[in-house]
Parts: sequence; structure tokens; C-alpha cells
Amino acid sequence: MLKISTRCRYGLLAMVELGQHDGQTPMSVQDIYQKQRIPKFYLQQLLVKLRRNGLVESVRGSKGGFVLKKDPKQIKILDIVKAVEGPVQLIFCTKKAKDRCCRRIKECLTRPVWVELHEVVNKVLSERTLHDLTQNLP
Amino acid sequence: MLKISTRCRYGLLAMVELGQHDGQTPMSVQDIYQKQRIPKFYLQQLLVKLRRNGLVESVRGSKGGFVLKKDPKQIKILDIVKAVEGPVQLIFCTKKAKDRCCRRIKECLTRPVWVELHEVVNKVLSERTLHDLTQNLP
DNA sequence: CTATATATGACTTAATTTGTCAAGTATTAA
DNA sequence: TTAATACTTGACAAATTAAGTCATATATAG
Ligand code: FES
Ligand code: FES
Repeated sequence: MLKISTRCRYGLLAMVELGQHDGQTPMSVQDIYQKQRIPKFYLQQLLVKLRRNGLVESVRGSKGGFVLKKDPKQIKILDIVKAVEGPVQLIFCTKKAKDRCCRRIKECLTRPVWVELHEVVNKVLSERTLHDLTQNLP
Repeated sequence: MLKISTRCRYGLLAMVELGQHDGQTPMSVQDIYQKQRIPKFYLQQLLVKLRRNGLVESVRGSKGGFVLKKDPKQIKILDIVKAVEGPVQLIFCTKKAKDRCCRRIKECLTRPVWVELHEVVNKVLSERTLHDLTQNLP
């Protein structure tokens, strides 16, 4: 059904929250939780993934928290999605993943739709940036 | 990760198979199985869904099977996807499904991306028809 | 030193996807 | 009429993935 996972929704909500914040002082998991009511421990996991993917920076200890590591204009939505749930891979029609497709790539008549879908999804996600969202611009 | 389910892949493969067939004599599950190696009982389930959604017709008894019910030009890929797995609903930000979104639709800054994604996916799937696939046309 | 916060990794639970099966019904052909 | 073929229905089981929790460790401000 292609539904958006909570990982994605929560991850993006957290990033938007950080983007709306002052950009100087770190925002703790608790802070984000109070704004968005995302399950705390789950949110923490997601933030760790965002950090490992270079999207946020963490400050440990008292008064610590998370800060965006880049300019929101440089953060594609696709980066965020990839960070929290791995590459956006709508199809698996490759030689390596034989079991995930019909195994007849060359003659496969269905493949083109899935490829097209894969492409438009990736296009939208990589054209939009975090900045677009926080500024309400097209 | 937004991956395409086997339901979708198998469903479309079956429809393409029926579309490639003569259009007169019914094609049995066994026939489709021999062409595509889709788990038989699973395939059967999918065909029933396709029938219930008016995309194929079934003929019972010996020499029975399935036939397309419409002109492939009138069958959108979206119809097939909807038939085998219900509506393509990338987001659930409605009043009824409060738990599936951030519950702050009006002020939600993340919603626009998901809506856009939802729209492009539905657009691609409803612009392409079964005929496009079997004819290798754009 | 203490309170606050993140780091890590294992773990549990719930939901969904994927696939199987048995018993029943309809149809054709011999 | 009978045997063989093939769809119908509904329930079920297994496998995978998503969603969420927790204990323990580490770091820092004050
Ligand atoms: S090549 Fe992937 S479904 Fe056919
Ligand atoms: S309204 Fe759906 S995520 Fe915010």
C-alpha cells in the first residue's frame, strides 16, 4: 500500500522541529517529545541514525541535545528518509536480488512502471529540502 | 522503505500475462503459473481480488480460467494495484485516522511533502494503462 | 559529586505480508 | 453419468518487518 512509515514521519517531524529551533542551543529528546509527542525512546533511535548520517550533531551531558549539522537548504528530504530507513528502493529487479523480481528483467513488461514510480518518488524526495518545509515555499 | 509488494508485482504480472494471451480462451491459474512461477495458491487469491474488482472474468469448470474483462486501454495500473491491495494511501492525515499522523494537520509542516508524494505516485499509476505495458509504448 | 543527556545494543510486541490448505461448486468431455 | 478439471471460499500458518522499550554505559555542566 506504499504507506509512509512512522520512522519517516517521526524523523521528518524531528528535523523540522530542529529546523524551527534557534540553531544555536541544542534541543534535547525531551524538548522534541514535548512538541511532537513522538515515543521518546523510539525518537532517540531515530536521532542516532540521523547523526550517523551526518544530518544532526549531538551534544552529550547536561544541557545537551541535538542541532542540525547543515544548512536546511542543503538537507534533502531524501537524505532524511534514507537516514532513518535506508535507501528508497521501490523495486529489486537486479541480478543480485533475484528473488525480489520476476527474474526476467530483459523481457519483463511490468518493470517499466515500477522503475518510473521509483524515479518520481526519488525525484520528489531529492528536490525538496528541509528549508522548503520550514519556510512554506513551493 | 516504500518497496513494491509481491501482491502488486504478481498482480500486474498476471494481468500482463492475460493481456498477452489471445483474449478469447480463458487462461487458468496453472497456465499463468507456468509462465511466471508465481506461487499458485497465492496467485489464485490475487485473481479472485481482481475479479471482485471487475478487472477479470472467471470461467469455472474444465477448460476454465480467467479472461480480461475490459480493453487493456481502459485498465489503469492503479486499478490493478487497488484491486490487490486496497487504496494507495501514502498518508493518513485525516480526522478519522488521528493516530496515523501528527494530529496537527493545519499547522503541520511535514504534511506537504507526503501529500506531494502521494499525488505523484497516484498520478503515475493512473496515467499508465495495461495497454502501455503490453505494447511497449511510452 | 550530581543531575542531565546522549550512546549502544539487545529485546519485545504488534502488525503486515506472504503463502498454504481443505472442502465445496461448476463445467466439460468421454 | 462420471471423471477430471478448475474456480470459490474462508480459515490458517509462517515469515518478515515495523514499532516501541529498556538497561547499562558514557559524557558534561554546574
Ligand atoms: S524484472 Fe522485476 S518484476 Fe520483472
Ligand atoms: S498532519 Fe500528518 S504528519 Fe502532520
